[in-house]
Amino acid sequence: MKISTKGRYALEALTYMASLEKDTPVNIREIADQTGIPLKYLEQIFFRLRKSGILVAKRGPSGGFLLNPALPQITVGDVVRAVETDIKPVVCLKSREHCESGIYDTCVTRLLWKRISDAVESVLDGVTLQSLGDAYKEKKS
Amino acid sequence: MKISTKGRYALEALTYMASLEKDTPVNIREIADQTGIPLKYLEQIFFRLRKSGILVAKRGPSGGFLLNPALPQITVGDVVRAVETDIKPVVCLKSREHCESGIYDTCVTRLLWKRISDAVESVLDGVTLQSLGDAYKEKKS
DNA sequence: ATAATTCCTATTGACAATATAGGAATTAGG
DNA sequence: CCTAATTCCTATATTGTCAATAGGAATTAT
Repeated sequence: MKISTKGRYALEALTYMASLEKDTPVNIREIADQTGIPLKYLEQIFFRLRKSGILVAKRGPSGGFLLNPALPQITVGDVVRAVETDIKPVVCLKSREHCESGIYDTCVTRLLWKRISDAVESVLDGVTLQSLGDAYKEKKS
Repeated sequence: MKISTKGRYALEALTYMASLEKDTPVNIREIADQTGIPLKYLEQIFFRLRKSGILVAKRGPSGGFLLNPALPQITVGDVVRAVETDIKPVVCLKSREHCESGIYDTCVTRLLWKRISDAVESVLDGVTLQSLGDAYKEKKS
């Protein structure tokens, strides 16, 4: 029951960005240095975050990334879903076809996994990046 | 964010056992056959479940395993904790020493993981094997 | 033009989860 | 007592996914 480093890294990097409250692009190298996340790995993560619309990129000198200003209410759930390949605790929650045992209709444990999955997503969806960034600023000051 | 097969297998096997409501030992081979879990793998899982007191074993011919009759209220949380090596979504929830980043005190994302972990465990601890066994019996009839 | 940056994919490396194997210990029943 | 059935326990192999590295293409400010 582990959160992948992709999810952790994404959130730590974005929390840092949110705390800056900048409206000009932030250099990814600066973020990597400040957070200790491997640069090239962070590039991959930001690539996904941009494709999913959470980040906006600007290339070339003095380029960088910016939290999408059109989406002021990005949640942790948005972020984790963008970078994590599988957010469900068991594959059979994705669809009937993913059930590996052929007893989909009489499976009682799946209902339990569903409750867990719902509980997790409800926490994830209830926290915004903004609030994390604010808390981070608060703690550093 | 995956539940390991150890956790799933353990729960499926025990649900099956609970549904039988037997007070004589159940052969592990029967359970493996009925659930499709690899026999030798299930042996390992049951080994842990016995060590943690959830199961009672009887060796020799007509031996087998029995849900510990002294513990009528075993929860899913008990089971998962017995077989899963790591139930926490990030290691830094275990103790300060497990923090990998050296910013334990100002880490804001850890508080989020904590909320998720608590939400998960609260579901796990709120469901008994008995209730799963009953639901299973119900569905099969 | 050049240098700084993001973009994108491929590949490698490391590690934990999964599964298999084999024999030791125990015990019921003849 | 002997045998066969079972759990007990540890070691090892296998697999798969995650994590990380690498390298060059595309873009753009100066």
